[in-house]
Amino acid sequence: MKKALIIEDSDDIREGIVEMLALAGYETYSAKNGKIGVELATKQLPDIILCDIMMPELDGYSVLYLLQKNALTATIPFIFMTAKAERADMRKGMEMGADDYLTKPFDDVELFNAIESRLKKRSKPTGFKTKGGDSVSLLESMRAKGKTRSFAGKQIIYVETDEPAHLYFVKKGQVKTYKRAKDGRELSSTLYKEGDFFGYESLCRAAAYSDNAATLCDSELILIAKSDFMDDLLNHQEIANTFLGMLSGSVQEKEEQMLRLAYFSVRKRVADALVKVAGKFGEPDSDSCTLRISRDDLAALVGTASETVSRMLADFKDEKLIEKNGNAIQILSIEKLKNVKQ
Amino acid sequence: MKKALIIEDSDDIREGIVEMLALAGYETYSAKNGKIGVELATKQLPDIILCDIMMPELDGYSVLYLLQKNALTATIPFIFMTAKAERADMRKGMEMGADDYLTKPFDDVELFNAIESRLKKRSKPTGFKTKGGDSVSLLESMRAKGKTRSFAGKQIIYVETDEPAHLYFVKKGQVKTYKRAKDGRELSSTLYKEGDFFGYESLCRAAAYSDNAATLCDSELILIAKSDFMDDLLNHQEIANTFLGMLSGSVQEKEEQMLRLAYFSVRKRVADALVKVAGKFGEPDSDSCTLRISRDDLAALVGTASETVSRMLADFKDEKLIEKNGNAIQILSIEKLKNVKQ
DNA sequence: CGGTATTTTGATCGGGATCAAATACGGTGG
DNA sequence: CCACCGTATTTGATCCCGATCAAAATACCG
Repeated sequence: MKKALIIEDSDDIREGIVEMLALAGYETYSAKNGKIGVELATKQLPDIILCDIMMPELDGYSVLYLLQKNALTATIPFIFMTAKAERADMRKGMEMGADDYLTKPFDDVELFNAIESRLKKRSKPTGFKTKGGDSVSLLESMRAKGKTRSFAGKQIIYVETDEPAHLYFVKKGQVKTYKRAKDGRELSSTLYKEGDFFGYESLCRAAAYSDNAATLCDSELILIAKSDFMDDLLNHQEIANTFLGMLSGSVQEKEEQMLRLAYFSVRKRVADALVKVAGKFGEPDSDSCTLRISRDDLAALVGTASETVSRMLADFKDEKLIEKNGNAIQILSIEKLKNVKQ
Repeated sequence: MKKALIIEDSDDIREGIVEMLALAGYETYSAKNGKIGVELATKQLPDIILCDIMMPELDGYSVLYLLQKNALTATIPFIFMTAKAERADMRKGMEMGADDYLTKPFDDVELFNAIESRLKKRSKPTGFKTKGGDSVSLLESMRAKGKTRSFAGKQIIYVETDEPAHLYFVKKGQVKTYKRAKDGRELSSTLYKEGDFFGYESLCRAAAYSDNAATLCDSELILIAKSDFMDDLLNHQEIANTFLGMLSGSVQEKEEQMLRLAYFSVRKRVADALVKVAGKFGEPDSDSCTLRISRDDLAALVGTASETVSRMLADFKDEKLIEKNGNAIQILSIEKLKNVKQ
């Protein structure tokens, strides 16, 4: 149920509005002067505020000013209602940041419509979407603003301690992000393919990169300037939500990988890595598919030595889970790989 | 530089406004009918739109309608400018979702103020803050809406597959989140203390919990209803930014932990865990402090067996890095612990 | 077809898990 | 305040997975 706050000194008018809104299904709060109004607004954080201008104690302009200073109440839609029909008064109200201005006398329908249209303007999607849906229009905007660049395979896109300047979008190709230990061993954190964004963690933290990114094969990336991304993120709730969803998904994935690294055998982890790569880069077809990936890249994904990966692949081949065509790996049964025990 | 789009069929008026805005430092785009206006708005995504109502090709109401259907243009401030001074026309414009309504004739100052006040209303903080600053008012709001609950030590707060119903805030005490492997071994992902939020990853993903949470000692938590949190997240850019910052910080931390788990010795990981716990729960005082933490909890943090933790602690004791008072661990030199080699 | 990079296989070694037993701790009740 | 008991911690002994170094085999590319 939506909360509405009415600040109005005339008892008749105030009670009339309260009654009307209660009938329309609002939870109503009312104040007979500005001082009480500001207190109620701060405490109740209503969804909309209707406010008279000329009042004892504190006038409407002051109420609006005070509410805008407070971050919690600054974004609540604020509608002035007043007999001051003069143009200058209305302009002053709007210039101070009111969202609408109703001149008395107004009828119930006008008031109701004014409230509904301000609430509608602020209503937002209720869930998060990580894929599809709105990402089409998002992508549209990003593509418009970004510039496309081609990268060869195994080319480095950014390295730790670089200052982030772009958000990246994979237009074509494959990209990995990875961290490097002091002794040079690498651990891949995530794989990205056509249609994925990457590089946003560091942008959101406003800090230097904490990982490296490189292409796995020839790729085309769209680079979106940091400032453009920040603008979108700050002005479009939809985009902020999309990235919130992506970030929290990423957190969960990494937690699972941590558990695997801590307690699962290399055998299980190699099997999981194959399943993951197949799901990411393989055609979403039947139970089998062919992967072209170097043993080093696989080892970085698993967090082990490349020799060990070789041995595991040999085992899997003996067990007829995979087949080898040259250096490419052909998965014979994803299901059986998924069922490898820890 | 801010972009402004003027949609107006009268050449005189349009050029007058363009000139004024250009002088005021705006990048201006102009359209002489609604059709061109919508195209320009979609392509340029201006920061503000001024639009006449009566125009050939497509009238102002239709322009507003079309722009509101498109997610990318829906949030751009939209100001009607028209000679239609009649009340009903103005109400129609506002009810459709316009942000302001200027009736001709208006002077430059009025127009300029109207634009500036709409831009100001939408301007947002430009960086992310993970700590302090605005979190005071945030916490204020959360505390107001949430309910406080007491938990004994080692009590479970939520478990995997529970449906998230709350955001949690630690008012007093210590909390850990952890994942459990099939064979029962646990891996702690994060420790939380007084002043930390937790449980937001799952809320942001709108999915079941993927980890467990339990208290380490007697604690008081504030439970904020999921709906209240979502409301705030969707309506306050500031709050969305705070959680974006927290999530991306969390991603980075987990990546580092992954690298440690994959390639660092248990010795190094135990040392790191001690440093981490000291930093989190110890007084932020000198080089030494005393920790009360069970070997099982430490082992879960490191991702190893508790016996191994015991052995490492014995080693550290021999090396005079720590001391033991009963079951409590007294760190003698955090610096030396930090310098343990991988 | 040759040369180089990648992958596989072999042999060895050590870190850390595991199971079992001993010891220490902390709380309880007399 | 002390003895006692259940739990937590430490120590001991053993074993195996996976790292490492070296060398052979194979794939890939011009």
